[in-house]
Amino acid sequence: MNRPKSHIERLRTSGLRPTKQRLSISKILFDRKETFHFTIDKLKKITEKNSKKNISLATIYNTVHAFRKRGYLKEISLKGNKTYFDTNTTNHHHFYDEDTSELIDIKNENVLLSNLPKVPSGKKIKEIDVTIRVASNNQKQK
Amino acid sequence: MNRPKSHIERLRTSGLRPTKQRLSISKILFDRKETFHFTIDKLKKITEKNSKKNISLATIYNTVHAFRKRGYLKEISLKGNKTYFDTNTTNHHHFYDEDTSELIDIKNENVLLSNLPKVPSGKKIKEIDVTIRVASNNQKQK
DNA sequence: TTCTACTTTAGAATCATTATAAAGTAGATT
DNA sequence: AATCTACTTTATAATGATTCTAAAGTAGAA
Repeated sequence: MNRPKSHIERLRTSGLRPTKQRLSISKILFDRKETFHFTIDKLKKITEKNSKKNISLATIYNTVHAFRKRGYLKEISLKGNKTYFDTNTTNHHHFYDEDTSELIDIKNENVLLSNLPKVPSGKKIKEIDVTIRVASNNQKQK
Repeated sequence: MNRPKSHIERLRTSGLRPTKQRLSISKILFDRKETFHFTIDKLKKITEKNSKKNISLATIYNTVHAFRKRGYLKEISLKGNKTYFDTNTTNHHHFYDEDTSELIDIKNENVLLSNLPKVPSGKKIKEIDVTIRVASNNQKQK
């Protein structure tokens, strides 16, 4: 039975002191029922709405990357320049909606991969990413 | 029987006049037996070795994107900030070697996907990207 | 309360990519 | 072959995301 981690515990285990700014970020990210997909930009905007005194961009980057290194966040592979993060750190995959730029989780067991070729010699599989890009039909190409 | 496209033909159909610079880029990309995976940076370096007079970065970007829009190149989804392109435009997938930053093609028929969930309503699948990240065991994390 | 190492922050630096506008060129027309 | 015009190339500036820096601030142990 996994008790949910406290924000302080999550920060400590990420090698970070629990400061006001970091607690605020941790709450935004993890006090949720649903998986949260976000870009740094989106997270910044939320912090701005959350309080009068802004958290600097540098602190947001630092905190998010400390969580990622510790495995509390997953970075997502996507075409283009934006980096996405995901609070769902289990093995799973994504729909990427090109119309809205939103990600939707796909459970791991809803993608069966078979017939995979052998990996290059001396190498081990670190992760398999499956991204299913979807869009409406009436869609202009970039 | 598909006759290989001439460089001039490829440029014309991409809406580009065949200039010295563009022909040079087209030759680097398509006069190959094997699939070519590259970043803009890598392509720039090759053009620099190929001749004394350099091709400007802007021309390289423009030409590559014209080829991509026309479907002669495929853009590849990867974690991180670098954008990769691929001269193999058929449906296929990739190993990504984290040690060397190299891509290796996986034939489409070597990845069988099943049990896929239904796509969000009103949306159509545009593409499925499968990336298998591999590395040696003794691997430091970023 | 003090002290020190860790933090926050604004702004600078960096890196990839795109935009700009002046000088050059392809190729159709004379 | 000379001319003309739209398309190109190029250096450089602009942009956007991310990382770095160094000065001012703070957590938490002593």
